Amino acid sequence: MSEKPSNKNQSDFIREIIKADLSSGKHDSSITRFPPEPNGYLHLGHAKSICLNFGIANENESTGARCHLRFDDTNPSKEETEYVESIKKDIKWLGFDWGKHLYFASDNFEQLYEWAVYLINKNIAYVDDLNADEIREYRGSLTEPGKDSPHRNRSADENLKLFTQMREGLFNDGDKVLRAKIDMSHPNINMRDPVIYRIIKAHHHKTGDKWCIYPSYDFAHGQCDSIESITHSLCTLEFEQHRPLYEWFIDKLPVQTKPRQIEFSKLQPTYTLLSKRKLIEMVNDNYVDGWDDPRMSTLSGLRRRGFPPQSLITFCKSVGITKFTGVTDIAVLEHAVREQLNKEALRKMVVLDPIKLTITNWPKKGQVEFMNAINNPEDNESGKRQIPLDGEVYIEREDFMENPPKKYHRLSPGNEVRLRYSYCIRCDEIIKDDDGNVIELLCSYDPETLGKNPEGRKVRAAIHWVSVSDSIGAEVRLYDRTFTAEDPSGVDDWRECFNHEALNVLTGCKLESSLRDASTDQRFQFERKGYFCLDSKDSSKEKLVFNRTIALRDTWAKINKS
RNA sequence: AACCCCGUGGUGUAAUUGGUAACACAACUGAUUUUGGUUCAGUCAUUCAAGGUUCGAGUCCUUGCGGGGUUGCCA
Repeated sequence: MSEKPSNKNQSDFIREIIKADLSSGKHDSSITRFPPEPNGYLHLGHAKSICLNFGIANENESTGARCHLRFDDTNPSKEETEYVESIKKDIKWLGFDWGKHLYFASDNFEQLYEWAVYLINKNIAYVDDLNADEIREYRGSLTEPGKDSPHRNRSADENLKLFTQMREGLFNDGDKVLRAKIDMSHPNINMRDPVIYRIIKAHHHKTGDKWCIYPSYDFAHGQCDSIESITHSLCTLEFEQHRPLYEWFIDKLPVQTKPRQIEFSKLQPTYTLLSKRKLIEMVNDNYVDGWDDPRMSTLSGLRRRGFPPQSLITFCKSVGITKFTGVTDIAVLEHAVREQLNKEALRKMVVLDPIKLTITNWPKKGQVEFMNAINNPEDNESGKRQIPLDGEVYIEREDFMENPPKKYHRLSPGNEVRLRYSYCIRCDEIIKDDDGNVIELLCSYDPETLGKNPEGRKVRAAIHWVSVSDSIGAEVRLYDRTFTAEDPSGVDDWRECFNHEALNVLTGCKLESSLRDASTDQRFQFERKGYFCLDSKDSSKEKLVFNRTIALRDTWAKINKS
């Protein structure tokens, strides 16, 4: 049905390197991997990495390229199965497929342990009794070299004995660690005898209680890459200074293939938070409804909000891959979403904030006339539908103004507008309640204006409407940007710039009745208002709930503001 | 301050690898429009700075300036 997402003819420095490696014969094909840690939900930033790694595999499919999904589960104290499942779901939703290549770093614990023993026997790894604070002290600082641990020169035999005892559980968390013996005065701090195994007596989601020692990221990642024959290990910039260590292990260990690590810059969209820690806080502190709240930058949140997966792929493509750490205007994403939705969304008429309008010269009360409405002007296949008009309708409260400003084209006393797909009407009278609020408009229609413009005068606006008799009620949730600061990560506490108006729940909305049969996989444009979808969690036959994915561009709002 | 990385319109990416600075978003004009949507046309940078190499430099060299990363038994 749909073809595999890939960015053919896209180029960036990583794709250039891979292309060169293929044409030089260094590799017959590329094998990449997406390596999430199962300790949280995937977000927009992960989408960039997914599009890169899986995209490269799809683009080079003819050479046998593939992309693995590998869960980096080396720290049992933070990881859970719930996250594994959500991560798989999100990748599939984006349209990517790891086939049979699903792996866990924990699959390799035995091999990694053997390699640790190998380093001990080579006398380039040792068990250290220093505690975490002492190790930090001994490491030195950015400007000063570190100094050797007093336990650095234990014999291989003693190290082996202690490491075995670590595995057997004879020590407590933090009592001992295994460290690589490299150089305590190395200018790169990662090379100052990094910890490669630590004791963590916690239940692991895959291996249960089999292990109480776990390899660190540095000791596990590159070796897992090698075990899986990964050719290009793509990661973000903060791992750049880990590369010498990555290569040190690959060099010292009897591994069969030598993967190459290449770093690229993280995605940093404006008005968006992508820090896993802060996203967890938003959930735990009940600022949002959960990981899939439509205000979240998680893929599950964006999905529930109504973002089409293709729009995220388009977005990632336009962002590109470089080593430059810049910010991406969230408007680029919003544009990709509108572009996609404009093509596929079915048009509907929905009045979000209704006010009643009666056509006083309608021939007979209750007489119904059907209007032809286009389902999607961007897609001829989508056809037309019939909408009843019977003289009593709801229109949008903001489409009427008693005292309109200069360039206001909509309804006002004595002024004429078109009811979309229907007749032109003129406002003759306003009915107000005791507090002076407008509660009803009395208008007259011109029977000569169906399908043609009136002669001798210009009607400048067409407004949407729903017949009172044809309307159904629903709750509509209006979403806006989640943060008020352009860079929420630069604010001391994200709570200070959390946009409390990012969710606006409207309850008395009036929808055209065809929306009764809406399904969760459909996307709609509520004409002149924005793109909407059914809320996958809270909507039911009895109580319809729609989410606004994104508003339509609104030139009038801009004019009005200035 | 030590080490590493990066500097091309307002923003993000391109530039056949030394040969006319291109694309997208944003913004602003204007046209079209029964969605103030869509669409269409137009405006908006001599590539951080200064030197150098060259017939020719965004691309190569030097120095300076600016931004980011790094001092977890996280990944």
